[in-house]
Amino acid sequence: MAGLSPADTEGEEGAGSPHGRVGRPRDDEREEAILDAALELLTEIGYDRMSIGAVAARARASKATIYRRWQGKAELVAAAMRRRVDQDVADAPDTGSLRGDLLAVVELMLTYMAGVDGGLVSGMAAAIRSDPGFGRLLEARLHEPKMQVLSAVVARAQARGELGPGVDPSALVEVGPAVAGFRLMHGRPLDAAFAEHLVDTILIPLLVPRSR
Amino acid sequence: MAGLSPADTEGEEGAGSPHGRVGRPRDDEREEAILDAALELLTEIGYDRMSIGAVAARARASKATIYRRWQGKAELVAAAMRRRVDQDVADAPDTGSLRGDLLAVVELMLTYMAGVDGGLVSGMAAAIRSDPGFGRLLEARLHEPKMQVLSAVVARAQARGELGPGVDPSALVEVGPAVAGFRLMHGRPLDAAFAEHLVDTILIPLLVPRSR
Amino acid sequence: MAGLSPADTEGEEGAGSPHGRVGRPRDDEREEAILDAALELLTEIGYDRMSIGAVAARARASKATIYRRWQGKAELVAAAMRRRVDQDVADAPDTGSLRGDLLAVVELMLTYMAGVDGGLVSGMAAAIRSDPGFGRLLEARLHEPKMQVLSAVVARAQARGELGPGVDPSALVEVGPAVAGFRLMHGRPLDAAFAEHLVDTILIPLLVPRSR
Amino acid sequence: MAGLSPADTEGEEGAGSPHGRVGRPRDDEREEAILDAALELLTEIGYDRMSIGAVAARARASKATIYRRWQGKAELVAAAMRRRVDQDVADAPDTGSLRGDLLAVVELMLTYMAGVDGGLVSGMAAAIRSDPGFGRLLEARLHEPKMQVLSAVVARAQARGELGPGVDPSALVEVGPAVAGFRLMHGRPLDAAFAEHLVDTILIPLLVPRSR
DNA sequence: TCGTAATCGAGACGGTACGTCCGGTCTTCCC
DNA sequence: GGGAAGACCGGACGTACCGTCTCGATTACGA
Repeated sequence: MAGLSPADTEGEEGAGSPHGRVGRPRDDEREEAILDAALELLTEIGYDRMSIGAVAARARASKATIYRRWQGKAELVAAAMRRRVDQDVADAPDTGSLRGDLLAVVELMLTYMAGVDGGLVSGMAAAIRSDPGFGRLLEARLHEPKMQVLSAVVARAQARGELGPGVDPSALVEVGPAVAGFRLMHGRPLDAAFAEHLVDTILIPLLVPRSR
Repeated sequence: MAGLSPADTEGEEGAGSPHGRVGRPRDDEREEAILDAALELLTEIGYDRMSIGAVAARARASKATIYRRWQGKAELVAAAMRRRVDQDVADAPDTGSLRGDLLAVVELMLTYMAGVDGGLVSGMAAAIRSDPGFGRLLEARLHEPKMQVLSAVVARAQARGELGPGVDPSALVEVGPAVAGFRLMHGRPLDAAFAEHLVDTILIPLLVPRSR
Repeated sequence: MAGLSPADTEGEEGAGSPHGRVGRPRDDEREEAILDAALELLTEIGYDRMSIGAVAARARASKATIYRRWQGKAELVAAAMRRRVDQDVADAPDTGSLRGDLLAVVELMLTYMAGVDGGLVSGMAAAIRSDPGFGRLLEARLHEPKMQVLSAVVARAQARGELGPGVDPSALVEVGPAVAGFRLMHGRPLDAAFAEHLVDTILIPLLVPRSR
Repeated sequence: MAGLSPADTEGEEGAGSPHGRVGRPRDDEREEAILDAALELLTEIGYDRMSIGAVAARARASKATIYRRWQGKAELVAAAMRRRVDQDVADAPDTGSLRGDLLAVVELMLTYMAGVDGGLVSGMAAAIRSDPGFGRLLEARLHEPKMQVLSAVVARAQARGELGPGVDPSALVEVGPAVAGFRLMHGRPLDAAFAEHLVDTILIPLLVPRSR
């Protein structure tokens, strides 16, 4: 597990540790300021052009303070992105139909992803490359809330009778973000037309029972 | 700044060209050697650790020769990847069933993508960021051959009676590579189990007629 | 109020100090090592073929450390030569006669200059060009010790009765190094024959009283 | 005239040479244009900052044409300076006294040298270093005309009875330019006061018979 | 209340890569 | 063949950044 900051590995630090807990403790406020600054620069100018020095300057911190906490640029970026990943889709409005619900969820997701496209994509790629566990973590963090939302959407559709029993929303979570992300990566816009296309041509066909 | 190569300013090549075609012409062989070297290094050590100097050394070129042609690292990498994009899926064996054909195609594609994962993913991200047109070009180049292959697969399935008329393979091309790419990006393997999952849970449901 | 930077608490600082002295101070030992390395390379291979990179490597320093202190090659060389200028003729043996004393001094000086001829001459020219004050400094630094030595020589000659009172040794200092330097610059050797020629034909005639 | 261009070293080029004199002959006008351009740049920006490319551009020549004639930058500069050396002191007015004649000659020489100081000094040093024979040649070329002028001055002084027979003007030629050049090199001006100082304190004492 | 041991901002340090420029050579087309 | 134009390799230039270090100045905690 490479990308963990020393603080993460401390765990229980019983009183029997070699020389107790002495000295000035770390200032958690610095950590937040640094990660905020990193995230800002990442979106503004992208991974390559972002320098540790610039992060330090923006956070009014010193480079040493950054390197005391993270191994390097990739780890810093990974940590910064982890913070951003936690706030996500969250709420799923009930629009009265499966298609309406899906459209709402998809549009929420697309809005979120479109805001990301600046420099975060390259930062993501780099962070994943430097920290193999980060990719899985990222997926897990993103996967679960989406599963909850879509499970609710599916349950409501089943209650309405739009869907039969035994429908698994996991394929939606696997396919939706992938297709949108790929499209974003290829420089095409994530607009309302694409949302409709995604819902009608891909997501709904994956849900409805097949006449076989 | 002088970053503009003469070629960039040429525009119309009529008799009225500013200063005629004089001097030693550029050596196309150098260009190829440089792009080959860049591609090799990209796969070996990845985008970040690849240096222009190393590319120049491997191609037995000088850095000036590289900078005469491309603005910087990202543009060089974009050019290098453009060359690689041309060879792709190519052939689609007739296995006697839709599922067999799709599995064959998917496994071919996954093999190809898995070979890419080394450093090319990060290079891809950087190249796309630096060259907005590159994303679309990449998609177009990759899209068409896959469409041809899958159109043939679908046509054979229709001839067999496995599929009805009016089935559009374009959704397959949109979904398959995206899901595989996303999975690769998240650090999970593109193995045979995933190929089966992709075909059975996602691709075939998208093709079969639905009881709407 | 945790976040106060040291600067906030400074209050009145000496009127001249631009911004308090913070951060790691420069390491004077590096400066010496760099100047020594520069001087070595200068004598070995001359100004043109000496590169900043080579100086850095020999001093086990980084180029940045050099450029942090000096504007460029010429300034570095000027600084390096300033150090060398301080050790000079030093001692003047009493040989019992004016001619003997002058010969001794001249031969000492010629030996020193001949050791210089390698690359220092070109370095000198470049340093003077880049740093107009350096020329005057150089002259001043070289002038004074020679004046002291030759004043002593003249005083001894006066005590012996070889010279009358009121003889000024400054012309010797003005003429001797100039003639030797010019000869060196023209590629002719500074040998014992030249030393005798210089003393007998030029220096002594400048000292002895004229029968006018 | 007899400029020692590379052409001079070709020797007799009889009809028996391997494949005769074929092709377009060299254009002497190019040579002059190149040397003029080199001299201009040398005085304007000095040896180090002068580039062969800039010389070629100013002479509307190609770098190949330069390298066809001279080995490299130092040789080019040496050749350029050789041309400038040929016009020199030239005429020696008869002012009616030894001191007046010397002052006139010295002031002429100083005017000439002061015009040189720009970049030619460093060029001189470099040229001498690269071409050991150049130093001697330079000295010889400069020596002879000065000897002629000063011999005439001395002869006139002898005719007037200001000097006795057997006075050798060679020391003047050895000392005068050296002292002036050294002073110039040290950044001090070659003004009228210095001319008087040089004549009265150094040159005349070297000429007048001494009471030995 | 003090000393100790850590943290903090600042910035010098050794390295490495950057992108530019120059020295010399070679190639293409025109004379 | 000479000449202008300019691409080519090699290598130095001066800049920027990385990750480490050394300062002096703050903090907490433990003696």
